[in-house]
Amino acid sequence: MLGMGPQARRTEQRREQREALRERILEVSREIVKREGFAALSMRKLAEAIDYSPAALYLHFKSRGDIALALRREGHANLRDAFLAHTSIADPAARLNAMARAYVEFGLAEPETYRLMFMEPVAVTEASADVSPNGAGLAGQSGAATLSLIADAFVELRAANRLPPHIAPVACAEGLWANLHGIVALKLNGAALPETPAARLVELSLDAWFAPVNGTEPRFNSPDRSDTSTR
Amino acid sequence: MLGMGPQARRTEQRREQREALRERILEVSREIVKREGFAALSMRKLAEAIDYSPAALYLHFKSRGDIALALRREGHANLRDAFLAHTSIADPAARLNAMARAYVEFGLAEPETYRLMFMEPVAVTEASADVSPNGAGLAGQSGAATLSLIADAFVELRAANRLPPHIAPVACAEGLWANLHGIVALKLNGAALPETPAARLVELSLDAWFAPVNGTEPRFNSPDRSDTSTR
DNA sequence: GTCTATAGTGTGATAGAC
DNA sequence: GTCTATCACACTATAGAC
Repeated sequence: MLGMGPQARRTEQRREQREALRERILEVSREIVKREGFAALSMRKLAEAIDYSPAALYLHFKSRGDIALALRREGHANLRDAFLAHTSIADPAARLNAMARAYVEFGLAEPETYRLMFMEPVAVTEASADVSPNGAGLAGQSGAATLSLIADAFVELRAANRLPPHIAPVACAEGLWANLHGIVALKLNGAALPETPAARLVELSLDAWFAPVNGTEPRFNSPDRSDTSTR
Repeated sequence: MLGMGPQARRTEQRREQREALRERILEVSREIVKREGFAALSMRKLAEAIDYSPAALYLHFKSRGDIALALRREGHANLRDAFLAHTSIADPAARLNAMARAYVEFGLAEPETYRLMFMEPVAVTEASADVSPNGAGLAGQSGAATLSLIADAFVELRAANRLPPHIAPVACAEGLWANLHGIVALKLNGAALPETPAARLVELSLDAWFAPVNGTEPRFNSPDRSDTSTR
């Protein structure tokens, strides 16, 4: 970078400023969404928070939905990181247990981000989709990438003959995911599931999905397995 | 009604007209929501559809959220009816199977109504809540009423010693509900679960939750049990 | 080239004339 | 009971100042 002329240096500075502003926009957006939810993220409020005019935002993001997409991507990356923290667990069933707990923890820890990622109709993001026809698929791909980590574990289970051969591992992964998502989603909607705490529901679900895999007895009860932070 | 004076008759007519208009508003709203989703239900569009001014709507509903609440109640009543159609099944496990399938069918058949009922943040309805402090709980009560039908079956299972005694039936009910809700919710959000069809996920989940209850072998597979319309 | 200011259209909700 | 007119706010898109 030393042999760079003044002209190039100037454009380089510009690029950096541009990116700094974009990051700043995302930063404020992230905070607003985390606190008040995506519905409360208006371009005016956002512009005022970063001390620019509303129109300035559109130089960095095509639309409000485009900001949503960026935040979604961030969320998926964070969730994926939470999963990757457990990939070192050798036993696939134990790994799935850890990941499942991590998933629910993630959702309950950042409800509004989770809602934006998984509970908002796709149309919210749609507006930002490039002219390219696969614009809508991108958000889905992020989810699919983290899902594959779960599916991998089921593939291992099957390879170890701990899963019936006639069952698709990916179906198991999606089934478990749907189960976990249901727990988080109902919890997030307030009065829906007042009785049972989420951690207990996760225990029950994991028992239900893994009793035969573990091959052991403690079905519908796992007081000894629940020593994790999910409690 | 024969001994009614002209005065009373007139107010009676008024009341009927009032109710007819309210029903008409709900009718059109129901249709719009069913076709385009609640987000597409604007007071202006609605007013034009019933040939009244927007302000007229506020004589019958306190707010847009109040209409949402009414539609939610309708939906919960319909779901409950779908459940009640299976209460005659004597075996609690079989009954739960039928209800579970009915639940997912309901959600997939009317996605937008389901979304309004279970996937919309409570705030949407909140605006209409009476001054009474339990306003927010009402929508939840409808859900709780149908949930109790599921819980009842688990109570029966337990009474028949087909459920471990240390497990709360209501927790099971909520766990199963969360599982089913997850399946529907992920399916409704489009690209989320492209691989496995919903019916297969329901099969897997029911297997997972009921394998020990049924006490039989066909765990993680039930090709013989899937002859229902859910397929 | 970058951003401000503004125009134009939409929304929910309300006040006041009739 | 119904309407017109209006408020306050959201969004997009763009003309024109710097």
